[in-house]
Amino acid sequence: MLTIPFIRANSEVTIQGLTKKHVANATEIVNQLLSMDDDRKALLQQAEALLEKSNAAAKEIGALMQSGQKELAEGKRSETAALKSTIKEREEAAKLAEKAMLDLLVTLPNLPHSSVPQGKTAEDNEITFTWGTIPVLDADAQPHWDLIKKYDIIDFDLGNKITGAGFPVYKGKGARLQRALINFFLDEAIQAGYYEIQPPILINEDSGFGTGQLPDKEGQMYVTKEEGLYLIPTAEVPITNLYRDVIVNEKELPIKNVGHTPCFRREAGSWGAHVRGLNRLHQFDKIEIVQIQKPENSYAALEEMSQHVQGILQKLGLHYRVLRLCGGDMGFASALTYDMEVWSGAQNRWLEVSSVSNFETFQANRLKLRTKIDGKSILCHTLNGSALALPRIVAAILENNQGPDGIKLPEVLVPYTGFTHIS
RNA sequence: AGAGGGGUGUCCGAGUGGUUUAAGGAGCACGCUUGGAAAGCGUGUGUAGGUCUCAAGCUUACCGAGGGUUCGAAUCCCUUCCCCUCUACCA
Repeated sequence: MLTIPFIRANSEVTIQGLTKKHVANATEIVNQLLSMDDDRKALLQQAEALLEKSNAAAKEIGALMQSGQKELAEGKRSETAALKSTIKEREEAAKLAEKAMLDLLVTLPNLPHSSVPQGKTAEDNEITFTWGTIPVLDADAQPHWDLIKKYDIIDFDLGNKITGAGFPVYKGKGARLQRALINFFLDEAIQAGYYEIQPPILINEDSGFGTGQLPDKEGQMYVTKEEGLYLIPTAEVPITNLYRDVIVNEKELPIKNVGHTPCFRREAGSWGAHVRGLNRLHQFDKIEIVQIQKPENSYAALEEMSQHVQGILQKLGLHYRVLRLCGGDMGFASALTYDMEVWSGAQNRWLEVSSVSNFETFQANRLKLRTKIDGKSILCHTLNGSALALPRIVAAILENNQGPDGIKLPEVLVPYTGFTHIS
């Protein structure tokens, strides 16, 4: 969430930023927001002036009662009783004005960093780096949805039976490969200085608000009926919300956390080849890295996180590229996002496997996550990234490494799997 | 899940309707004292909003959260969350 003082001091920058993110009528919205804030302040001042009067009167009555001057006290009492309804009315009006302003404010996305390219769709993203080469496969190379059947390692039919579409069952070497990847990714993160967290995978409404899933994006999350708890779409939500309503000691920054969780996404919508097999699931596993940084260090941290993810992809030997997302393709809360895409040999297309973002103060403002520098409390910067999401990595490994003697696993995974081939 | 007891500042802890402007203690910071330290003494010590060019000052709210009663609520009432003890259940 943007802050009103920022918008007030930088209204032109705000309008430009919102426009880059394709918010319609940015100018009108900013003006409306500022005038709503003026209303709020005016009502608040009225209410507080009356409150001050009434507080003073109450104190006087107290003193009169103590010294036994009952009649004077009675007189005062009826006087200030009359104030009550006006105070209540003004307070309510101020509260309503604040709510109206906040309701509008929370709908605004974060402003993009100056390096974010103009553009509307994925076509407009900027390719900043490419590593490796397209793997050379036999003419009869199969897509992963055929390979998983051939080797009987991931079963969608069983998932359909016990749950529904998009909930695969991993079996045998498929299950062991999952476990190997999870441990490998966690170990890599720990080696890079991250602290491991195992959070709950159900979260409450306040947490959903803190990282920006709520309001508005409820539809993308599963909810429990009785308690109204949400199944997390990513470990970013619980791990970042650990720091909700916290003033972090400056000495503790940066904070670097990593966690593995299952992730749940309703993703109601499209069908077809692009969402076939492991390409898009309702439940999948992901290792997420989260950083909390001082503002001046957050962009260096973003680069570091990007390098971390790339290092893993290189160890796995996967041909990948890095995209700098354009204004229209970026997430709601992000100021700058890099997507990592790996080449899928049999589908002949790029698959997004990681997204690393700097949210600057956007989440921190919602979370009330601050630190104190020189006695002043300021909002921290939050960042996160997938390091990495499993299903599409599995898809790429299966497709790119297939051969006559089965699927050859990357060397780096063998200590984790205990086998070299899936055959 | 049932019965009972709790939730107060950085921490401990007092406080059952009005000098509580949240006592007292500890911690922390600064100063005095000292050869230096400890002790001692003194001062300060939260968050958010408003007013203000800035600061100071003034002011409003905050005693788990939300609402209510009252001229006045940490204190009384209602709802809710969390913790502890016992019982039940369970991995």
